[in-house]
Amino acid sequence: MKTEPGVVGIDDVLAMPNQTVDWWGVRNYQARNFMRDQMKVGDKVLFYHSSCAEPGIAGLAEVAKLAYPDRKQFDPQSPYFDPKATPENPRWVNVDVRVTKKTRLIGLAELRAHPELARMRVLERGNRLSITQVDPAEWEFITKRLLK
DNA sequence: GCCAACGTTGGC
DNA sequence: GCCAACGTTGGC
Repeated sequence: MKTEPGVVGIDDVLAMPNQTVDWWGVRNYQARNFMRDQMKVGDKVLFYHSSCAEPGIAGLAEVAKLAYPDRKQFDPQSPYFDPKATPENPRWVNVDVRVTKKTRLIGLAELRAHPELARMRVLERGNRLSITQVDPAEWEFITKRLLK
């Protein structure tokens, strides 16, 4: 799951109660659907920093709460406000994410250097999806090989 | 339903 | 700031 560290980075989440953040601000239907339809409490998450000096994996996390309406869609002051969304008929949802471990920064160049990770959606050319699936084998490689 | 125009993402 | 890639919008 991508986040901009200038907005909400891993250190910010670690400072939050229970090291948990609501993943507000997703405004892409495919990414929303991942949260709404597929993500379950306990699912493992790679916490990824994007749009910053050092893009890459910054930590490990897990889903802490099933998808529910994104609070920002109802806030007229927010850039994420959606005038077509109502509490009765919300358009955007998010899960809660709990950071379980801050890791060393595994940068993009390092991720791309491993053939085992070549098929990761997040590394594909032109990928803009902020939430993408990770294969169990990719998770194992990253957590057992790169982080040892 | 098509598709051109436009907007956004995100690495560099 | 550039720009490739691709999602969204809206006229028809």
